[in-house]
Amino acid sequence: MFRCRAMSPEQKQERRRAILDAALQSFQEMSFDAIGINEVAKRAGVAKGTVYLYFKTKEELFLALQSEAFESWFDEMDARLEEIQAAHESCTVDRFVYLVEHSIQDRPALVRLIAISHAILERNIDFSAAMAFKQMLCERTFKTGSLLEACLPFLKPGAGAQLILRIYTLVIGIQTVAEPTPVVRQAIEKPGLECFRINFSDEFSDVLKTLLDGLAYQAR
Amino acid sequence: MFRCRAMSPEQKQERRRAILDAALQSFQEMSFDAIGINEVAKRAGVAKGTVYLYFKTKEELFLALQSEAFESWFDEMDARLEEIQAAHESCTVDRFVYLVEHSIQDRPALVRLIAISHAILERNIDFSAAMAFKQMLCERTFKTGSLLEACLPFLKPGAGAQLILRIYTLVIGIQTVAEPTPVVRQAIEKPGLECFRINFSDEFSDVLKTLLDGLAYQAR
Amino acid sequence: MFRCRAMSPEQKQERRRAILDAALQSFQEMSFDAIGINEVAKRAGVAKGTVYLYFKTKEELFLALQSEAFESWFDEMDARLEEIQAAHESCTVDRFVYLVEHSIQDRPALVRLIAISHAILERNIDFSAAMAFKQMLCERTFKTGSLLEACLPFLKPGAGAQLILRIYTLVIGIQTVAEPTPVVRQAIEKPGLECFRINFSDEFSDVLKTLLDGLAYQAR
Amino acid sequence: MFRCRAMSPEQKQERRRAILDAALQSFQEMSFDAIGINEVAKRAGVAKGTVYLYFKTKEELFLALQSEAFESWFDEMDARLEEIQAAHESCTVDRFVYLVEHSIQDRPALVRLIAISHAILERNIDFSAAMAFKQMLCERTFKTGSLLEACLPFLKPGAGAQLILRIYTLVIGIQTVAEPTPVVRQAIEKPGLECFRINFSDEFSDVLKTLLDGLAYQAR
DNA sequence: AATGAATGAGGATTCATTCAT
DNA sequence: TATGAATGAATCCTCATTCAT
Repeated sequence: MFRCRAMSPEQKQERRRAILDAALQSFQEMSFDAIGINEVAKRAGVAKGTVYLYFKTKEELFLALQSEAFESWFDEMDARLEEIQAAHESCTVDRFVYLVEHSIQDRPALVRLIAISHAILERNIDFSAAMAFKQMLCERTFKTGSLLEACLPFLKPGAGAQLILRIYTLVIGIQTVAEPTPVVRQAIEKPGLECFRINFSDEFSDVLKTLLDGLAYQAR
Repeated sequence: MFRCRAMSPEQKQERRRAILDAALQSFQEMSFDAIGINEVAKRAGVAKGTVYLYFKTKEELFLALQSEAFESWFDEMDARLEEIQAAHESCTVDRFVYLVEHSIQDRPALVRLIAISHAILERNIDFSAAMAFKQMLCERTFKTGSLLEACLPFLKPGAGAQLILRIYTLVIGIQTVAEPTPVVRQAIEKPGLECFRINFSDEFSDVLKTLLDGLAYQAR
Repeated sequence: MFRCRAMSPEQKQERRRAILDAALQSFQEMSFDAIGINEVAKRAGVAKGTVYLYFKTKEELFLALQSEAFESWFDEMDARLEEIQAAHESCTVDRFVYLVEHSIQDRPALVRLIAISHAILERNIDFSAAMAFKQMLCERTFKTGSLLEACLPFLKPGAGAQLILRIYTLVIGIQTVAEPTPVVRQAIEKPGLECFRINFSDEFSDVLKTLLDGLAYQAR
Repeated sequence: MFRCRAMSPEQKQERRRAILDAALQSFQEMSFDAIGINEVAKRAGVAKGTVYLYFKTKEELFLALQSEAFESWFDEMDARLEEIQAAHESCTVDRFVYLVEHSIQDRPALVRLIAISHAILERNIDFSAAMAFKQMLCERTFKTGSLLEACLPFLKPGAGAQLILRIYTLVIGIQTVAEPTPVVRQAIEKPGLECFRINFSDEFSDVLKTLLDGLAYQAR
C-alpha cells in the first residue's frame, strides 16, 4: 500500500491513473457485475476507501474509463481525418468505413463500456459527472463532426456530428446483439438460427456503409 | 386469491394470461428491477408460487411478454404488407418507414422489453426458453422478410430478413439513447447539449429511411 | 397413472408398496434432501397427492422405509440366531460379530436411514407414527435380545435387548463419521489425517468385538 | 451498535469473541436451525454483515464454537491426565471413565455441536475451515492419546488416539438417542418403552467402561 | 380414492458505500 | 489523505403440503 499522504496534484493524478488502469484491467477480464471494488483497489495498490476518494461510485469510475476511451477514440479519428485533409485527398465512403471500423475494433473495452453505459453506468452517477461526461462527448462530437463534414462532401452542415451520434447508436445496438448471453449463444448454435450469429465488425461495417450510401444518395 | 383450480387447458391459459397481463401492467408503471414477483402475483390474483408454476423465472415471464408483443408486431406487419400486396401497389420507402415507425410507436412496452432483453431477460432463462424464443423470432423474421422483399423491389433475396434484424438492432440502440436515466436527462436539459435529446420516433424514422435509401442505392 | 379407485385392501397395499419401493430407489440414488415427493410419486406411478394419502409427511414415508428395513434385519438376525440354537452350537463372539456386521453391510439403506432418523425423520412425524415405530422397535429388540441371550452365554437377562440398542447407537455414531461431507473427505485425504478415514465395517466389527469382550469380561 | 472499529488484532479478537459468545448463548437457548444470524449479530452488538466479516458462513461460525469447546475439553483432559502422571498413580478404568464422563457432562453445548457437526456444520464450510478443524482435532487427539497410553497401561501404542476417536463416535451415537425429538419423547413416555429412555451420562459411562474392559481383556 | 393446481413461509449472503481512526 | 472495519438493504425461488375437483 502507498502509505504516503499530503500529495501533490501530480501524485494524485498518478493514484487516479493507477485506479483507472486497475479497473480497465479487471474489465478486460470479466463483466462489470463480476468486478468488485475490492478487486480494483487491490490491483491498484490502494485501499477500498481510497477508490471512493477519487470516484464517488463504482459506476462513476467506469464512466471515467469510458470517458478516457472515448477521448482516445476521438483523438485517433481527428488525427486520421486531419491526415486526409492535409493530403488534400477526398475521403471515400469505403475508406471512412474502414477507418471507423478499425478504430473501434482496436477498442473492445470502449465498445463494451458503451453497451452498458445507459443501462448501468448512468444509473448511479451524480449530476456533475453526468454533465461533464455529456459535455465532453458533445464537444468532441462536434469537433470531429466538423472534420467529417470536410472529408465527406455529401455531409451537410451539422450532419457530421449527427453521424457520430448515429455511429454511437449503432455500436450500442450491434454490440448488444453480437454478444449474446451464454444460453442464447448455445441456442443460436443450432441449425436454422444462423441469422442470429452476428459478427460485430462485419455488421457494423455493412450497416455504416449502407447508412452513408443513403446519406450520399439523399444529398444528391 | 382464486380458490378455484385451473384444470382444463383453457383455464390454464386463462390463468397464464392473467399473470402476463399483470406483469405487463406492472411493467408499464415501473422498471423491471422495481417489479417484484409478489406484486405481479397479487395483481393477477394468485400466490407467488403459482407464478412459478407458469414461468420458471421472473425473466422467463417477461421474455414471454416480449414474445407475445413481438408476435403481435409481426402480425401487424404481415397484415399491412399483405394489404399492400393485395392492392398490387408498390410500396415506397417513405410508406414503409411510416408503417414500421407507427407499428413500433404503438408498442412502447415491446421497445422497452427489447432494450432489456439481452442485458437482463436473456441472462436468467433456460435453454429451452431461449431456443423457443429465438426460433419464433427467426421464423417470423423470415416470413415477414419475404413479404418485405415483395414490397420493396430493391431488396435482394434474403435482404428482407436482414432488414428486420437491423430494425431490431436500431430499436435497441435508439431506444437506449432516447430514454436516458433521470440524471442524464437533467444534464442534457442544459443548453449546448441539445444534440443528446433524441426522440425515438423521429430518429428511428430518419435512420431507417437513410438505411433504406442506402440499400436502394446499392441495388441500382 | 393408475386411474382406478374404490380399491380393495390388497390393492391399497400394492399402491403403498409401489410408493415405498420408489422412495427406496430414490434414496439409494441420492440424499434425503435431494429427493422430492414429486420424484417419488412419478416413480411410483401415482400423483403427488396420492403419496400423502398413504403417508402423512415425507418423513413418515421414509420412517416407514426404515421400519421395513429394520424388520427385515430383525428377521434375518432371528433366523440366524435360531439356526445357531437349533444346531445346539454355542455362539462365539467372533461369529456373532461377523453375523451382525454382514447383516448390516447388506443393508446400506438401513444404515443411512438410521443415521438421519433422529435428526430428520423423527422431527416431522406425528405421535401415532412415532409410537408405532418405537413399539415395533421395542418388541423386536426384546425378541431378538432374548435369542441373543440364549446364544451368548455371558449375557445376563436383559442384556440382549440392551446390546441391540447399543449396536443401534454404534451404527449411528460410526456411520456418521464414516461418511463425511465432500469437503471434509477432501480435507482428510491430506497426509497426517489418515486417522479420520474410517471404514464402517472395519470400525463397527472392531468396536463391537471389544464391547462384547468387555461384557464377557464383566460377566466372569 | 458498536460505533468504534476494531483496528488492532486484539480488538478484532475481542469482537470475534463477542460474536462467538453471542452464538453460544443463542445455541444454549434454541436449536441451530432456529438461530438466525440477525439474532446473533444483535446479541453481539454488531451488524449482520459484521458477522460475515469474521466468519464466512453461519456453519463456520458454529464450527469455530465447536473448535473452541473441543480445545477446552482437550485442555481439561490433558490437565487431568498430567495430574495423574505427576502423582505417579496408575489410572484405573473406573477413574478414567469418571473423568471423561464429567468433562463431557460439563460441556453440553459441545455434545450438541458434535451431534450436528457432520450432518449440518460440515456441509457448508470451505476447504480451509474443514482442514484447520480436522488438523486441530487430529493433533489434539494424538497428544491426548499419548497421555492416555501412559495412564492406561493396557493401551498399546496408537490405541490412545483411537480411543479418543471412539469416544467421539460414542458421543455422537449416544447423544443422538439420548435427546429424542419432542414427539418421540412423548411416545417413549408410554409404559413398555422404557428401554428408549436413555440418560446420556449413564449410558456413556457404561458403554465406555465396557469398551475399556474389552480393551484390557484383549491386551492380556 | 385420486389428482395436480395452488399455496406461501422462510433467511442467508453479498458488496457498494461510509466513516471512525 | 488513507485506511479498512462496519454497515444493512434487498429478494428470488423451492417444495412440502393442502384441497377443490
